[in-house]
Amino acid sequence: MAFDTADQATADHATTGNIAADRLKSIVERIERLEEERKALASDIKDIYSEAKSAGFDVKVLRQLIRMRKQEPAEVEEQEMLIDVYRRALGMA
Amino acid sequence: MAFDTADQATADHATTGNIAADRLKSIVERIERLEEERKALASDIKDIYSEAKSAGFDVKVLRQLIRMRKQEPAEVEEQEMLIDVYRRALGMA
Amino acid sequence: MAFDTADQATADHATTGNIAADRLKSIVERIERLEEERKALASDIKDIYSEAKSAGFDVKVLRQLIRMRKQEPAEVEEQEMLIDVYRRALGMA
Amino acid sequence: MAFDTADQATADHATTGNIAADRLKSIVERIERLEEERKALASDIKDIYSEAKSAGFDVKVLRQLIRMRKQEPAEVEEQEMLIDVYRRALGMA
DNA sequence: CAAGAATTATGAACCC
DNA sequence: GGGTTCATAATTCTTG
Repeated sequence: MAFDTADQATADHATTGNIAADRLKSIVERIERLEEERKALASDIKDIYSEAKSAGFDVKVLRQLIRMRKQEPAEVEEQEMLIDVYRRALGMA
Repeated sequence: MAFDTADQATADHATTGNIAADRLKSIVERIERLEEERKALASDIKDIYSEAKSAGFDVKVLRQLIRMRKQEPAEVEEQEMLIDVYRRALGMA
Repeated sequence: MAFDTADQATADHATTGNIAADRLKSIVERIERLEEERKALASDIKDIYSEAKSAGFDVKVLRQLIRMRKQEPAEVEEQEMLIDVYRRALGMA
Repeated sequence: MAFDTADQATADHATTGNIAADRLKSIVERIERLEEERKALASDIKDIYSEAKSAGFDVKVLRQLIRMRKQEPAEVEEQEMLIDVYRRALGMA
């Protein structure tokens, strides 16, 4: 460590420094590992969308559908109603 | 179009419709399952950041650190690609 | 809610509705106008890239060059920020 | 220039080099200028969305509306129909 | 037209 | 809790 000479360093300083460095290393490694897994899952999801496309489904619509399923039905209803209101306000059929 | 909506559909159409509907269900369910897992991982990552914060680390720095570790290989690659393509653009290979 | 849809609305409601509808129209029209201009600019940029290609330049290199000219200041800034925040994280200021 | 010694260089090489360099410079500058303008417009658009939000409009719905106005009505119809079909296939009301 | 990059939009997190 | 920045998702555009 840069600020400790061998004989002047207290046990405490050395220990604290090492502990912090080890802790940091552990944190970074765990996060990076989980991010790898996340990335793998994202890739799997992408593959399924490709499969869906090949099977003739409209991917854009599929995404919208899945987004809707995450929302409360009331929320979906509310948004659809609002779109409608705005459309009429602009004279869009 | 992936499936049929007419209720007067012939047996063939209906069958096709069912097959497509089953396929769609399968696709949606698999995607939703993977997204759940993704969400769980995101939550785990968040927990580690919280832990890091409690341990006295600066979360913003940590994030940037991890981002930079990710980018470094990409940047090296990018530079090499650029040099390569410059050569070609200048007719040096 | 921004405006009213009931056709039995009182004069007040109706007025509010009209005002809101006019406001909405104004907003939408202004946004669409600006988006048109944006699109025109994008088209102009595309033309210049075509011209560059015709003149024998490698468009991919060109794009990367321009990207890098944009990023450089941001990167410098980012580095400075990181150093700064590291200092704080390490209790050096 | 790296590959020309002063006395061996032909006038042609030098000229070609200058012309190319000037041309490149012109191209880069024009593109960067147009991109600046584009950026300014993007900022203006953002401001209008802010204004809309302050006026009580739902920005997300507003964006969707503007997206729809860019499409052909038939296309909009088609997508809405498709969503509906998928929803029913999944038993979503 | 399919793959991949780049832009844009949405959603989450943090600070005030 | 509101608003602003940051991170992720999604669409659009480009290129092979």
